[in-house]
Order: sequence, then structure tokens, then C-alpha cells
Amino acid sequence: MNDLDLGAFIKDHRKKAGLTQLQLADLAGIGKTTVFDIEKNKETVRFNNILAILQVLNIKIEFKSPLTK
Amino acid sequence: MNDLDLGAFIKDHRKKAGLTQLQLADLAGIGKTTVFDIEKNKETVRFNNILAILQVLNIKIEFKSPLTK
DNA sequence: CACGGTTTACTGCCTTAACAGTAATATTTA
DNA sequence: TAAATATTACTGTTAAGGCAGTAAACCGTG
Repeated sequence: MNDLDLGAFIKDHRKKAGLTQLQLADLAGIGKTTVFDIEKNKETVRFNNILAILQVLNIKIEFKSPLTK
Repeated sequence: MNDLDLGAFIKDHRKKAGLTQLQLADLAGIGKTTVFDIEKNKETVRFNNILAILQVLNIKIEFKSPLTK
């Protein structure tokens, strides 16, 4: 599975971008509660909300499999 | 943004694994409708459902930013 | 310490994703 | 082509995520 702490990863990048949770939420067009949930690693959030945050923070997703490798 | 067609990517890997949508759904512990939706690139699906599918198909997620690079 | 801003936490309402069931269409195989 | 299988699509129900509002806890900084 993914042993990376995505929540902490996002939080770290948000901090480095100088944004508060509320600012990030507004920029991503989602609610502040959702930002909080994602940083707390709540997995049952909508994929599009995670994508919206990653886009604001300029983070890219890559999918890798033994086939594509 | 992500120009990768995740739905097609998953579908391709599912086919190569010799699984039907229903089999993949059962293995991932989710409904067949959700598998269909994900392969159709519906973004308003829950993140954990996507993770469940990727895990079954042995696909890993990586997050990359200019900072981590 | 006190003040202001941020984060964490909780609540309740509203919206909607997830799901099984079903059926129709498409694809594969005999 | 016919049969079997798989995919796509639709529907109604149910469970739960998204959200604003609110407040408490936390954290700096003057």
C-alpha cells in the first residue's frame, strides 16, 4: 500500500506555500473541513477534492506498475 | 494537471490481469458500479475505492512536487 | 502573559456516492 | 450465427461525505 503520509505531505507543502487551511480550501474550491480531513489522512474523501488540492500545491500524481516500469 | 487517463490505465491493467470488472470489484471489496465509474474517469469517487483497486492491480501511487524533486 | 491567527474538533443539514438489481448493448467464443 | 460472457447504463435506496457555523485548543509574537 502507500506508506507515504499523504496528509503530512500535503500539510508540509501547504506550509511551504505560506497558506492556511482556509486559504488552501478557497483556492481549491472546497470546504475547510475537507482540507482538514485530508491532512488527517481520512481516505474516504472524494478523489476530485484531493486532486484539487494537489493542483493548487503544484503536486503531480504518478501511477506506476511493474508493467509500466 | 493529470493528463493521464486513469480509467483507461486501470482498465488496461485489469485486462492484463485477466479480471472482469465484477471480479476486480470483489477483490477490491467494492461494488461493480464503482469500478465502472472509475474506469469511466468519474472523479467524484472516494479516494479509498481508487486505492483499493490500485492495490489489487499492484499499481503504486507517487506524489511529486518541485520540492521533492 | 495577553492578543490574534491558526488548527482542531464537533454539530446538523444537505447532497450524493456506493451499491445491488436489472436490463440492454457489446464482445467474445463455440 | 448463436450462446455465453462482459460491459454499459439506469434506478431506487441507503449510508456517508461535504460543508458552514461555531467553539475550543494551540501557537506564535509583541
